[in-house]
Amino acid sequence: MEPEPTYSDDGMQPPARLRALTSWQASKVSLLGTRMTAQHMPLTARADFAVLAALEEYGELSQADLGRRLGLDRNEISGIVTRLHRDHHLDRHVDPDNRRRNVVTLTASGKRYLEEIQHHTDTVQNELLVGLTAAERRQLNALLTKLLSSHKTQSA
Amino acid sequence: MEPEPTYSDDGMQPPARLRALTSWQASKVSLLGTRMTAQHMPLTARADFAVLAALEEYGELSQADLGRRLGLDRNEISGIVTRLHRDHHLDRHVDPDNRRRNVVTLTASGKRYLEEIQHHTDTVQNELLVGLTAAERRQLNALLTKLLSSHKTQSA
DNA sequence: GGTCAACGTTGATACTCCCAACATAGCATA
DNA sequence: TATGCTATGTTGGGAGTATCAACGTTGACC
Repeated sequence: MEPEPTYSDDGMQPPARLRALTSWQASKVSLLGTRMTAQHMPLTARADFAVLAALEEYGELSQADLGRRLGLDRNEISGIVTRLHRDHHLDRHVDPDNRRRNVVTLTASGKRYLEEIQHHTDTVQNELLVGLTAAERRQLNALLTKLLSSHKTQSA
Repeated sequence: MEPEPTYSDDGMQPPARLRALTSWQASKVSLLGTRMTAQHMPLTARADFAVLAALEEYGELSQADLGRRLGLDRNEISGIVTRLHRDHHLDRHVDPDNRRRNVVTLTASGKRYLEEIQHHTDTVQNELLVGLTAAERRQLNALLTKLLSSHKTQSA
């Protein structure tokens, strides 16, 4: 049922100048992940996941440390933490040793929420990598890790 | 000159749950590319680059075809084409064979603009991949290409 | 001729990132 | 002690991108 002329989908490739660009490829992969994620959970759950995962792995953290760990701006952390605190997924209290800091800790509810998001995340990850073998997935992860680590030292 | 306690930067890693996620890695690589790009040109030049590259490789295209080639929404293409046309980087005329379509073609000015952006883009690409060997860069490109091609067929 | 689909445009909404303030709080040195 | 600099958390504005919905125009199919 195509009233309009259809072109061969094989030829529907992006231009070579874009296919050669790592940053363009990365943005498209990221977008695919975003679209798949949106089908399983609200998009804000991705930011929640990052904060909850950091707290679960490293224990209590200040909001500034959370931002440095995750590469997110302070104002983003502020919003995410406020939302998670409202839903009782974490505790927030002023550090008595440094009263500028808000020390944030995971609650039992937050841990449950984290594992729930983890489950959906695993689904998305498998769907995203469906075309790659296990060895290729490891290679891809290693290469991206190496690329990112070569830039991690200089940006907050 | 650090009045505050400093933590070892080696330990400043994102949580393992994020490091394992391809979509998170991809978004961070994309963000790095965006930041580097912003230091060489206005960010809108990235969208311009995509449209100009498609026209240069495939010749005249309708706006809808441009959107399908580049994975961009029609309204985005509309804005980009309007901007490029305003700056005389492309011609836009109604297709006489199908008067719904706007056929877009590259001008000499547009070709020059494309090559100018290409130059900055090469710089960013090299800076982004500075930590990888030539073989690793080829591997990474091949893996991302394979990942993307396994999803290309089903989304516009 | 009527129905449906494609096209281009405009608008609204959401998410992310960046930058700039601001008030509070701690450190460092004079 | 007093001054200045930095860190922290919060709030707000702005830009770029993506999604969805409408609308009028145009073409194809029945």
